[in-house]
Amino acid sequence: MTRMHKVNNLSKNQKIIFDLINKSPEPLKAYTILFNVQKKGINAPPQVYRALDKLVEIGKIHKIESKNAFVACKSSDCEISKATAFSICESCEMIDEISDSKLSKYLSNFNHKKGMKFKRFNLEFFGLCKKCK
Amino acid sequence: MTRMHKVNNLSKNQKIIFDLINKSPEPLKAYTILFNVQKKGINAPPQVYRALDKLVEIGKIHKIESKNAFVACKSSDCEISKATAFSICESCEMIDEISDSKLSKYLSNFNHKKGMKFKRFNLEFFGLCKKCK
DNA sequence: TAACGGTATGTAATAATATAACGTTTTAGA
DNA sequence: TCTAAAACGTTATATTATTACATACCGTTA
Ligand SMILES: [Zn+2]
Ligand SMILES: [Zn+2]
Ligand SMILES: [Zn+2]
Ligand SMILES: [Zn+2]
Repeated sequence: MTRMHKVNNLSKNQKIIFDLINKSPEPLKAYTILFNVQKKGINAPPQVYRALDKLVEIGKIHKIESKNAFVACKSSDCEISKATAFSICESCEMIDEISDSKLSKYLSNFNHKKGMKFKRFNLEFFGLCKKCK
Repeated sequence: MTRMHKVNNLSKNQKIIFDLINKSPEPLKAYTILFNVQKKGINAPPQVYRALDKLVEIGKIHKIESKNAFVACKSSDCEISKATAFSICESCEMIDEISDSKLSKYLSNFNHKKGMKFKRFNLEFFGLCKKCK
């Protein structure tokens, strides 16, 4: 079998899957990804989920929890996914990553009364986008 | 078949499922709920999911998106689930609904630069609870 | 009271999402 | 070159959620 090396710190499967997500205008679901990479030799769910897990871990993509879908990170300062916020249109499903340093700071400094120290948060806003309004 | 009436505006199945969630100290998953209500004549997934959908819609319960699990609403002013926030312990999975009017106000008034008007948000904080710290 | 429409129910089948388990290969360093 | 960690390939299975359709109930109002 042919030799493979990492590009940009991503392994072969990670890169294939990241590229697909990164060039998609909309969030992609795991099985949509699977169907789209089968021509590249990725045949089974675990291959997709492993790459997704890793890409989420290193902050190259984010999971939209309410949709079970994945988007590429657009904000360069988001290497670790510890403070994520998204706006989601309930009509056209358009999703936009919110990078607002004030919001991020406000939430990162938020302390729960019950003595819990937060390491990470995820915020999802829902509404109608400009087009759908 | 026997007569059934609504109690507290909840239908029979809705009440059975709400009571189970409400008395649970931890978030419950749909199939855990299903297994626990089979003795009460609820036999199939759609019966559970329909009740869950309705209970979420009227704000009696909330879905923890990152866990696919459901908790009863603890804050009385949360009739419609349009502004939800939770703290989630990554070790023991304990989940706590955050009712903080300042936080809620701050986020409800947050406006996206790209002209989107938000109707609803969900915020999930992750960390270690007092016990697990 | 009878008819109507909206809501809820029961049931079977299936779709969609995600993980377990196991062996092999590749990679990055010591 | 040796080794351990990471990544890979594959099969099977677990978990979460929906479709589809027929039936029953409930409140309103003709
Ligand atoms: Zn990001
Ligand atoms: Zn839209
Ligand atoms: Zn609530
Ligand atoms: Zn804990």
